[in-house]
Amino acid sequence: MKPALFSVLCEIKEKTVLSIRGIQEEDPPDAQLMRLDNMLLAEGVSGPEKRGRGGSVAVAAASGGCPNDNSIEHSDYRAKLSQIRQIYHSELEKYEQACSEFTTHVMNLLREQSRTRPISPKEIERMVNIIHGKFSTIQMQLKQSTCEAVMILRSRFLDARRKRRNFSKQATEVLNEYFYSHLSNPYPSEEAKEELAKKGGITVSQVSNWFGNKRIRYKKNMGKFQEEANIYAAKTAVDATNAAQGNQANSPPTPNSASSGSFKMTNSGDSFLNLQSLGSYQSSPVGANVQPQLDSLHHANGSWQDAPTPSSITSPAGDPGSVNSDASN
DNA sequence: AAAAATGATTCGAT
DNA sequence: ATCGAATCATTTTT
Repeated sequence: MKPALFSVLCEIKEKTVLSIRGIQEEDPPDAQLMRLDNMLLAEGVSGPEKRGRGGSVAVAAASGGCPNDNSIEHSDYRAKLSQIRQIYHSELEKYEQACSEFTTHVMNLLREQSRTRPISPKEIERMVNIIHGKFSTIQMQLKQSTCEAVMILRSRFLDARRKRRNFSKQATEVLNEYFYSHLSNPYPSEEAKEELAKKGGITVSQVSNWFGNKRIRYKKNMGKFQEEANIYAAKTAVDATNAAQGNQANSPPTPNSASSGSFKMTNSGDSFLNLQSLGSYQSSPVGANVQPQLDSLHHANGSWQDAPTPSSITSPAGDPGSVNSDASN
């Protein structure tokens, strides 16, 4: 639904720039007009009037039953949408009326002329077609601008980037735990993602996003993440040692979070290096010269990240020019 | 206020 | 479909 909208908008934008300036020389207006109509219908703009409690939920019920019913957020959106719809309908009605009025006017004119010269019905029909064509291009423009308005509204309200919230402590805790205890292969399976999502109180796609971001940002400069890595390595190291000690009916010393992992932390090659980094963590709390965990990487498989830049921890990161031109707002 | 951190989206490649 | 990369828009930190 979103991609369709987007592509439609792009075409609209391109075409409006071209067509509004010049004379309407659209070769196939049918195809695009159909798409516009479809979109307006899909957005509930041109659909059935929402007389009373209609229950038209064509827009929001997309994402597979998201339990998060932000109805308050949506009410604003729907208010604006219905505003757009009202304008659209009133304009449309005006155009229709004007069209018919103009048509009858021209008909009258033709009738008047028919006294002085013969007028064939074919000619009349041609005239009417021309008039209708003119007005339909106007309608088309109305639909275009309505579509644009809807798109802007959508991006204003429905873009999740605009209402971003940081994850809870618990969520980042869980995610980081998994990430750093699977540093050699931080690609959780679907099941693992579900588990993490459940534990952190976030959605699976949020977990996926987090891992995507984390992977690339960790790789980008590992120096920044060393502290974090050591902390979480230490955290899991406690678990690992507890588990490694085997049959000791000891109570877990740190009741941080239920470590009843359904992951495979039984004998992964990661656990040994956790102890290693734990040592360095103990000796130097604030990472003065903590070596990146290269050993683990090229020990395990080194499939993700090839050149981890072993030397300089500090990375000034030469910033290329970021020319950002924001025109539309 | 500027910079860093962070979550989400988009795009191309595979 | 999924990942990496670049980017966006917001939040948090400085």
